[in-house]
Amino acid sequence: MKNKQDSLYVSTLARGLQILRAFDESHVSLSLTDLVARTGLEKSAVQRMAHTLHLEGMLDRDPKTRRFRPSHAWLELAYAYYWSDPVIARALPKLIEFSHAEGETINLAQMSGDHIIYSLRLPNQRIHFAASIVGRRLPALNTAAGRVMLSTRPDAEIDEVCANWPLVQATRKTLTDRDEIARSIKAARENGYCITRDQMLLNEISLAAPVRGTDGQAEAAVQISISGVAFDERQVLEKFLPTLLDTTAGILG
Amino acid sequence: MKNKQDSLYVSTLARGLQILRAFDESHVSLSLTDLVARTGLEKSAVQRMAHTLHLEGMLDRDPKTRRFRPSHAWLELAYAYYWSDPVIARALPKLIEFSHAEGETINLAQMSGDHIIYSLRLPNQRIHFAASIVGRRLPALNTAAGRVMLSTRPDAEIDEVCANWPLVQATRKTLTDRDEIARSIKAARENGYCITRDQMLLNEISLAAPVRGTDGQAEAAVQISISGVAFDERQVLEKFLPTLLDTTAGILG
DNA sequence: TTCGGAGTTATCATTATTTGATAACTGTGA
DNA sequence: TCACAGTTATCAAATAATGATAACTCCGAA
Repeated sequence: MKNKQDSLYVSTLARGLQILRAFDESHVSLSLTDLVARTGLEKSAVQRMAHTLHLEGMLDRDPKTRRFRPSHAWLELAYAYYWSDPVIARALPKLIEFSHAEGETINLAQMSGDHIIYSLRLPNQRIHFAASIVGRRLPALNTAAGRVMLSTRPDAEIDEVCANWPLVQATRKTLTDRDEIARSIKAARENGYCITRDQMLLNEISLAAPVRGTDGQAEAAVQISISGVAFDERQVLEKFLPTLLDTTAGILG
Repeated sequence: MKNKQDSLYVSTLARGLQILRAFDESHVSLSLTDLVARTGLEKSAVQRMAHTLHLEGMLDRDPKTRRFRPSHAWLELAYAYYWSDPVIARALPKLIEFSHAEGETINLAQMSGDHIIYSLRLPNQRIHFAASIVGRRLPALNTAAGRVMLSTRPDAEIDEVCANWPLVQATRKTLTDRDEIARSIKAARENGYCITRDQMLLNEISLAAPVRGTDGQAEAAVQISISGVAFDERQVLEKFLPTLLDTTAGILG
């Protein structure tokens, strides 16, 4: 980040990006002084960067409160992303079919460093907001989708990431024993799927299967969220696993 | 863009943004020389900006071809946008209900300058890719959603934008007569909805109704796309208008 | 295998641009 | 009415970006 001696690194641009990244789910609108606090930049720098981003259409500004907000341009960037990632176009029609068949919430997840990111979401019943919108990141080891994608990698790599990648304790039942997670990943390799319960949210069952690239490694995972009140894990497998595997197999084409 | 005498304008940041905006649906990956051609920047500037954006995680780079691509960070920005816009959270559960009830493709659209932008999409059957993903922009005057949002504005403004805003001729049946569009908008005000056919795509019927803010002006529009092969306009109104109006009314809460 | 050339990476002197400090302004609540 | 927190404007100093150019890589053709 703080790359010194890199003569090609343009720190002014990096500072501007810091402003954009200051916005997140708990910082939905920020004043100049908020931005100063969140970025650690000079007051003058923040003033200039925010002003420029506003003129360039990247930030909206409430004329009353003078606070900045993400603009529609942020969605246009997502649009460009969707076109650029070939997995998306291949997966989307299959996900729609799947969603239609099951009437449950279907997601496409991808690896993004040591997290997964949800890149497509088809919400089908009332779940909480964060679980309905794309772009959410979660630690890969905490999630069924992350584990099933890791399961397509060599053993050595699995042990390595299980030892080092971040974990969060999202619920009191979240699994944080790294050895057990490693075992869960290796079991996923045998099974071709991964199922979890109560990991990010209580009473949520999550079932995921990998979308394999030509080299056999996972490019993505299709994941389905089911209420743990209505079903137990065995029922979920019986009811949803076959269509899930059909879906992921179909995406390979 | 070419801002002179604005001492707060940081042109270096603006140049970096130009790199990001060079990517779109027909430019999904770009080499350095592509970027030079598309942005008109100096070769050296492009080299530095792209390098910085790569280090900052905003661009991925294919190690083989050396081409740049949008990164997952672009979806994270969309995530932040979704949290920041209060209409989204209010509309989403209602859209899910609506989508569930009708089994058709439902969208939330918002005004963005003289275009509309789709901010939520619940695709429910196979439609073309561009119509399934968020962030797409279309000239407001060409669309049912745009017209119905404009219909909540004063007459003077409607006449003004009808005279000046951009139009595209997307199909041979696209309406390009500006007076007729103005009449269509005023009719939408009387009706509380707008219906179009063959405007952006042949055999597509589009029905939209406004989501009104406290001042009565539209904050957004809910729009539904229906096959013009299976239904005619009268049938569409009969079948979908009541639930559409329920949906938009419900979002006001 | 060598060669040519397009495209990418690296270097550097020059100075235009950004910088950060500070002053002036604005509006809101006491 | 005042005080103050937050926002906007100004400016001299020099850092950090610039653009020209050179060196390097890689790929395909001969």
